[in-house]
Amino acid sequence: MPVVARQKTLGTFFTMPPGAKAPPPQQSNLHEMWRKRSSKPKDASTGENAAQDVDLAGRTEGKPRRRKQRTTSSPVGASSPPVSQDDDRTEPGPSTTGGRAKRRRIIDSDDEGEPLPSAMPTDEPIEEEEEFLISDTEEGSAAITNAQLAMSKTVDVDVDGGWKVGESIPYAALTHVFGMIEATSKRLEITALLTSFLLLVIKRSKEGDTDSLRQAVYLCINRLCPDYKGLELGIGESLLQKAIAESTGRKLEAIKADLKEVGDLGLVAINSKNSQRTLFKPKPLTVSFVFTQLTEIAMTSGNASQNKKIQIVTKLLAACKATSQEAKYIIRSLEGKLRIGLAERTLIVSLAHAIVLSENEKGGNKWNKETLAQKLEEGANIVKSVYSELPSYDHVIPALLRGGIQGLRADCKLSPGIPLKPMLAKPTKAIGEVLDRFEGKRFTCEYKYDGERAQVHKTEGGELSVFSRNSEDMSAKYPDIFEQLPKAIKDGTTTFVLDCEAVAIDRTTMRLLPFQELSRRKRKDVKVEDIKVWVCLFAFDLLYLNGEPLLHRSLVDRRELLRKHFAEVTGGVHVAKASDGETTDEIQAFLEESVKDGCEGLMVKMLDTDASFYEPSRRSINWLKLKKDYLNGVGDSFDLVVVGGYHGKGKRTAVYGAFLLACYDPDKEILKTHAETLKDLEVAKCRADVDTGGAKPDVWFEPKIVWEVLAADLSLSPIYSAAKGLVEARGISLRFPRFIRMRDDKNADDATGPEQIAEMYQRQSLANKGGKKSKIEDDFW
DNA sequence: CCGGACTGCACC
DNA sequence: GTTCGGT
DNA sequence: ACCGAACGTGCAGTCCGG
Ligand SMILES: Nc1ncnc2c1ncn2[C@@H]1O[C@H](COP(=O)(O)O)[C@@H](O)[C@H]1O
Repeated sequence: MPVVARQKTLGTFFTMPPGAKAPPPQQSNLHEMWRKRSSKPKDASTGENAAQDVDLAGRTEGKPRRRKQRTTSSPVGASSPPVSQDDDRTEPGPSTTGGRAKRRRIIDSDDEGEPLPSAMPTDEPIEEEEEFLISDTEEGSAAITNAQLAMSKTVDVDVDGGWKVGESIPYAALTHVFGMIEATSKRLEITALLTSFLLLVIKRSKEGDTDSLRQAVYLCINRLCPDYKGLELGIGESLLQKAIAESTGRKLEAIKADLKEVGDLGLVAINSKNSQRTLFKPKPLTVSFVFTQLTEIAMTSGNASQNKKIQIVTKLLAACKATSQEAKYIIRSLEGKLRIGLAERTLIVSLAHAIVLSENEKGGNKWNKETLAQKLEEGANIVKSVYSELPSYDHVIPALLRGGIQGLRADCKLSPGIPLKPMLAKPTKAIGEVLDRFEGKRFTCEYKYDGERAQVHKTEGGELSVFSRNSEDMSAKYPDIFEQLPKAIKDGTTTFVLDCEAVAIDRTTMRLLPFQELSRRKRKDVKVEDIKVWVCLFAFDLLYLNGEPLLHRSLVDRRELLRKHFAEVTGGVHVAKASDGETTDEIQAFLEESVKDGCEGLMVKMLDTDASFYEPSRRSINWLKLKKDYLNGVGDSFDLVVVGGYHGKGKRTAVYGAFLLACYDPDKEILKTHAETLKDLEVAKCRADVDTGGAKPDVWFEPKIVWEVLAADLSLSPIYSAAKGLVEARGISLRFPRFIRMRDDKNADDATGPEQIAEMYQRQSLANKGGKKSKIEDDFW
């Protein structure tokens, strides 16, 4: 069926102005200028960074903070490439060992006590090979080869003699493995380490015990349950600082200072540990206990809940062995970032490998090398695939322990009511790139709507749910969807899973609204009668229908089923606008049309063959996205002055993590920034103090360096003040800013001015309002 | 009891 | 959402 | 090609002072 749209009445779908999109987005990153200690700037290549925006005035004072690196900021680098620091050793700090030790473990002290074989205490870099033992060393050499790693040869990961079958897993055993994982950046090695640990867990679990493995797995990926259940810790950096202060008897201020220096609360916890240690030996922590306590923290809410949470954390910290890294990982788990270079994807592979290896052992290790290698790979693929269809360890782990890899598929299937992993898209720099990749294949281009992903399910019981891109249950946010969708469900359509984009719409003009409008909607307990900004659903895929998964059907088929089983509800539910045109000109024209209609660009998808199946696990990125700002020299770019900097965290400790950029207002002879920060206030109020608030960068710079920055869009911001008053009371900020290059040839007063920014904002806004309205074709379906 | 500050969670 | 660095 | 880690804002829950 023709997808083409024809004009129709109300349809304007296009949206609106884009104007604003989200808040100033995040900035991207930047790069920092150099690292600290190095006397020599190694420089590197490009850096990048991002921009935020900023404020006004020209006055900038720089704060003296860390002079160390700051020195640099300037010019030097400038002239040369911006530097990225890469050296890895960029270590942070001063003396501290700060940031994560990268390649080799620097681990320090804390670990020393451990009986690890290799243990050497000092900071000496340790070669990895010495760090652990290969248990079955057959090859003469002790070195771990990639081939061995790829096969997940097991490695000795026990500490303190390990634990016995049926006993609870010591938490120290887990954190010991975390430490080993953190000490390397080699993926194969990480996989092997984790596999070895999980295999131990499996072998030492009693028959029928699925909790041990399940809890260990959850702690490894730092979660408590599937995301759609919505259980959250409700604790973060600040509460943790209080807890650390409380448990060590140190002052909150001291903790904060350490954090700034070291960039990682986990390390702060470990380093501050001794001051107040009680003498009696606490009972050692177990994986199960830690998991239970974390869950407890997550479940406490309401009055005085923060104190209760802090108490639990304090209790956990007190139970950590002083010589271990337990405290570090307890804290990082609570912060939600383990930062050991291990995340879900790697865990899935390790889990699959551990299961396969345990099956092999049960069978008497009969598989030869080749067979084993092949079973490992196949196992990983099966687990990945099954997990992507039913992303719940609560289901998958018991099933694996029960029926092994072979039984998994039958046991765990896509089922409405439980979100599946979404297909993702990869950026494309030119239309030519799209053609290259899809050469000779049939493909389609669809509008890339600017809203939020909405995976809509209808279960057998008739219940509707909406899940986000990250599998969170958003049902409470969209009563409007529940009101409209039933009208779109044709007779005979019982159960289904739709993949859609939910976009804000103005129901009187039928125009699509910018993402920013959607993001400002209420999120919880929304009642239809209170809704001011309505949502329109644009369906682009159908993953399940009437009891049958469609994941292994071609996109053409799925799309046809979608059109056949659903009907359009004007302004409420539509199918994504598509064009199957395949020439550069057609694509180019459709891209422009999409932008005019208020979309971000296009999504390009293969139509036939198994390459068009909905299998997020096969290739994490299967679709292509084409946006104007990706195209060379096409997006809106700005030349802005760097006026402020924010200290980076984690890996970026000791370097700037973000920058505040300003545009230049010649009339006022001052820099008007995108951000209204302190400075802005200061000016208004005279030079009062600076501590107002959050928008304040950690450091101010002399306005001198100019960077060219590219943005996807402009948005209105309550914080930043660039071009404030020219378009609206709010200032304008950039969406998805990224550093393009240094403009050595420009001075602060050559920077982009507020009127230019205001003009661009108007232009983008107009683009959508203007034209004819696009319409929604009803008979399309 | 109210409103602001502060923090965490969710998304692009 | 974008980008980078490491494998 | 993949994975993990940096990066930012707006709503909502809790705390806290008036
Ligand atoms: N027609 C479409 N097909 C697929 N995704 C779309 C479409 N329109 C909008 N999107 C959104 O675009 C997102 C992918 O783009 P990005 O997040 O930039 O990689 C998806 O998560 C969807 O929410």
